[in-house]
Amino acid sequence: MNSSLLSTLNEGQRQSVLTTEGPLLIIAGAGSGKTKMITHRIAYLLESGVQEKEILALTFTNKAGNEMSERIRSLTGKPLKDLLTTTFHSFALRILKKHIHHLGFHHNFTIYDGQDCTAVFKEVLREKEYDIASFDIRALLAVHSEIKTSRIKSHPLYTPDIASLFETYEQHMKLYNALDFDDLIINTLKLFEEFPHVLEQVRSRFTHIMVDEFQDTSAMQYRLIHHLAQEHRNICIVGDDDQSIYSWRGANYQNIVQFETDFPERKEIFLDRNYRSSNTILSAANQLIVNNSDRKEKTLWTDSDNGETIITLESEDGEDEARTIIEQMRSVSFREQLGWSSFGILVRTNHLLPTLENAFMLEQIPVSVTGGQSFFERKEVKDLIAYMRVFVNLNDDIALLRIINTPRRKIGLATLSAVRHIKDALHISYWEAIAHILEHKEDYPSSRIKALQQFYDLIEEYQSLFFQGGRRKSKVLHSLLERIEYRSFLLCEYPGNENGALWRYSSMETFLKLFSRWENDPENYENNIYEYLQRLMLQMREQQDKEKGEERVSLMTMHSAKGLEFDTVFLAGVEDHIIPHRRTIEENEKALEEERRLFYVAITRAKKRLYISYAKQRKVGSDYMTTSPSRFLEEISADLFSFPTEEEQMSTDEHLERLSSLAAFLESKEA
DNA sequence: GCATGATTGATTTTT
DNA sequence: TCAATCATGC
Repeated sequence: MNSSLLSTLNEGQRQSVLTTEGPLLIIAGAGSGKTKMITHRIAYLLESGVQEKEILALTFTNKAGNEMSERIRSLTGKPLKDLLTTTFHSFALRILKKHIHHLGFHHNFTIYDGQDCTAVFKEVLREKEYDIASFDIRALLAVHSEIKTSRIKSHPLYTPDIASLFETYEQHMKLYNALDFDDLIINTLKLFEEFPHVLEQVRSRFTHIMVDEFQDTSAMQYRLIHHLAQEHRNICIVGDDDQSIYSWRGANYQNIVQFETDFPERKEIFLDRNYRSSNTILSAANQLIVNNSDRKEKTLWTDSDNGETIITLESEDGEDEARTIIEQMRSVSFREQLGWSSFGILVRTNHLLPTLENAFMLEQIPVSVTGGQSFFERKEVKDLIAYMRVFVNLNDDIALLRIINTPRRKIGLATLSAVRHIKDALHISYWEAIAHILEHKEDYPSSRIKALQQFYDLIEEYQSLFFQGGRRKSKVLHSLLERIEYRSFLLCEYPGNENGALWRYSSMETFLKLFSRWENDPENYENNIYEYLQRLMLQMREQQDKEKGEERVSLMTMHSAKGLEFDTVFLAGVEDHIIPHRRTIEENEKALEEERRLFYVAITRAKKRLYISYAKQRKVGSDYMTTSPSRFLEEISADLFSFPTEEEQMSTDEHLERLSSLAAFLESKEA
């Protein structure tokens, strides 16, 4: 590395880069130049003679991993084909593909996402003749996840009855040759702990390990890297306990404490200088986060000017909020000559996204939405993926259930329950049960046989075409779509909305284009269709590459904004019961602290301007609910705020008072 | 009896 | 916006 590159780093960053041997703990506050430090550190490792393939850099999302290797590539000017920057789950996938046969799975396993797992559990309930509606399936799956990853030992919801249901659930998963996200980590750990030669093989390859976003790793993920690093001890973890926002998913920032115990000889570096935000924004963030009790004490500082005050926007309801934000954004964009990509809008929950997105579309402002429903989660795209999944694994019951009557082919509830009956009795998959029925035609009405036979033949025919298709599988899928007349099916499904149906069809075509691009990329010639599907399942929710060239406003959840920054940030829906979310208010102080960290993350995304917006009422289902501004706003001193009208300077208290008197007035008017 | 169409209800955050 | 439940038509 030439010295001019090193000289762009501050002292903490430089120490982080130069400390290449032995354990290293870096606490990197928001906006402290963390990514720059990490990329420089890896470039420096390479320059010091460490081989590409000996470095393992674990990131939080696949996208972050790709960006990181891209940046290191441009820093070093090398292709870096063997440098592994990846997520824990993708890393686990690589190991399982090679070694999972030790655990009784086939290497072509299917990965199930949350939706698939819900469907599996519903199948179990159905099989055992429970009333599905009386179960809170999401909650039960969450508890089961906590149990099986040893985060808890017991739970009031996890009665012996429920536990036995989940035993059946796991049996089904095995029958389907399917793994959920937890299984990826659990099974890799199992391999490491029960098959020493597997661990040895992986351990000897990676001599230098880095973990980014360490505050959001789970205890099991930590064990994974602990196994890899405990011998050579060249492990560098980078995190910020104040930005831990995934504890509900098993993230455990106590891992930092565990690391300190496991690696007592570690060096520690604090990056506490913030380069991102104005002094005003940083002060607000600092004032907010000191209210958390459970944290490493630290205060970020900056050389920046105060800059502009934080502006609060008050609207009547969600739609009015969208209009207000657009109005403000237009005026800032015009005044400061900023392109649309300088703006980010962050919300707490996914369902706040569509209202905003629609308003932007109406105003013809280009917007790119992350989170919420991703492209790959669109119903019709999932249908097409389900066909692929069935071709690849006929025992994938969940995918088969999805397409068995899509498009409609007269296999309804009654026919399905006949199949189910056979399946449950013989402990086989749906596909095998259908085959069984077709071998005993005489026991069933001919109409039923006809529908099932047509489906069976269709799948068999296209499955063999699919595998004969070589690298032209996308063509086979295209002809499948024509054969099953998916287009006219969509037109029937959305009567009177021809454009909507065609739009949906076009997203299938887009998917096919993406898939065909993958097939024809020489880089993937070694990868087979199984790997494509496995990777796809891990990347479903991630933002696909935006078309270059066009400036877009970014619209996303606060969670997916982690690691990003914008010149101007709008926080929308900053109301009590949204942030902090009502579920967390009911829970406990710890949950509330996580909400506060989330709000902290949101605030610290802003460089120059921060707008905080709330509405007086919000639509819940079909009617409106009166709301009040987030309690977190009271933790930030009023002199950092101003209001767009600026007719009068109000403190937050006065503002709240005015709000409630207005609400009372409106109520009396309605009465 | 069975598939399909219409209505209703409810939604934290994601690898 | 999506899925589960209830009503309708073949």
